[in-house]
Amino acid sequence: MRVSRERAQENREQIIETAARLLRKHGFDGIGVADIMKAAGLTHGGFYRNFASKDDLAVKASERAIADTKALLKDGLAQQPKDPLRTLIERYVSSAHRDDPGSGCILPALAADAARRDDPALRAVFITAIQYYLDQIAKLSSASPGASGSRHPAAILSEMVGAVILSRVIADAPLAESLMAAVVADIAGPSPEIKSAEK
Amino acid sequence: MRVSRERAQENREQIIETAARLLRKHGFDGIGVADIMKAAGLTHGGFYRNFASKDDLAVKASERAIADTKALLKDGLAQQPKDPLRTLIERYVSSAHRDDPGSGCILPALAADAARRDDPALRAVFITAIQYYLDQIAKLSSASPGASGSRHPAAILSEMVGAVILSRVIADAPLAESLMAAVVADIAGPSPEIKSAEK
DNA sequence: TGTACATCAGTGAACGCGCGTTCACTGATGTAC
DNA sequence: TGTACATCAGTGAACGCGCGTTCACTGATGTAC
Repeated sequence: MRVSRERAQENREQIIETAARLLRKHGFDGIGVADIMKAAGLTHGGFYRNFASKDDLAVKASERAIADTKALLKDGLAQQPKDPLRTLIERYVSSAHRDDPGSGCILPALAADAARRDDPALRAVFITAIQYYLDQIAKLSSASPGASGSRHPAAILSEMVGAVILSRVIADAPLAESLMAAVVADIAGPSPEIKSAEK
Repeated sequence: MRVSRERAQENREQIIETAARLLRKHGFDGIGVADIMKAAGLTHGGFYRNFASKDDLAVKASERAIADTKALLKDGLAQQPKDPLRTLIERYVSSAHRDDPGSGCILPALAADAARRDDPALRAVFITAIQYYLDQIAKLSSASPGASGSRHPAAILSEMVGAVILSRVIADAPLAESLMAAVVADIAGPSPEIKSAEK
């Protein structure tokens, strides 16, 4: 059952994309090679023609997840050109992000898992992601009229990542909503609606 | 090889204490029942006389981890009575905590793992831990002269937890040190030494 | 207090299952002429 | 352009291992008299 080179490349991309989603959702140890292949529409036997090991796929899937997130962030900011830091925070610290780790940021989804692995290649991917966010936050907060212009990007990123992780373990309890609201207000200042109501 | 009731109780405590350490270090899926029992000085066969399942142990070990952390925090604050919020932050966001998850807070160590499990008992333990920290931060920040008196406790906790997770995945790169320093300064204000040097 | 016996904490082997990985095989694709 | 053959992407069965869990057994402990 040989397949055209073009199709083979599509299959490979499909595996990586599927893995990027399922690994973020279930964790590195929470989903198996066979299940990933099945979700990608293939059988597990062909896996090792594409990847050296599951760990190898984990690295490539993490890179893909970051690339997807960058694209998503870019689109999101383009749609809401003013107060971009607020836009970022409101999208990042949200129940939508909390409830869909599979298509969210890798940092709350997998950083704790990655920290336990002795895999320099994987760590490097995460460090790249952190650097990217720090750069973005630095740019956006200097361009934003909000309250966090003077805060260090590392403080803001830590707060964002921590808020998503905590809201996920709290799940749908009201505590999660109030926690997220507090964090959004803390970073971006009171919402514009409230602000204007105060005037 | 029966053992006295007293000794049996000690063994049970030893299993829980060992599990609390190893689960925080390796994650819920990163360490097995046999290894935990071995580290506790027992064989794995006797495990199910003490616990209904590995998940059951995970709940009890998480509770123990929280109790240990509370005691540690209490002692730490008692030794440094002034500016207790700074004391908390400096101990929490530190390379010592980063490098020793086994005896640290369960939130950065296991919250992401717990969020993936469909185990209400386990989630409840984590929610209790979060509530505890929020209460403590509220108390300490109102008693502190630092810069974060007006910030919501949820914002401060998110930032603390996120900072430890990120510093762990960065590991020993300089980026981890600067991230932690930025977070400590963000929450507790510039360090007193720097402050006094400015005068 | 001493003796006989029942209890049961812990042992070590075993079970069943799922996982990462390997491999012989298939048959459509790509290439050489 | 057409034909013959080599290639190789994907298949499905199998392997080996580790894991959570079970179980028959041991022998010191706890209890009944």
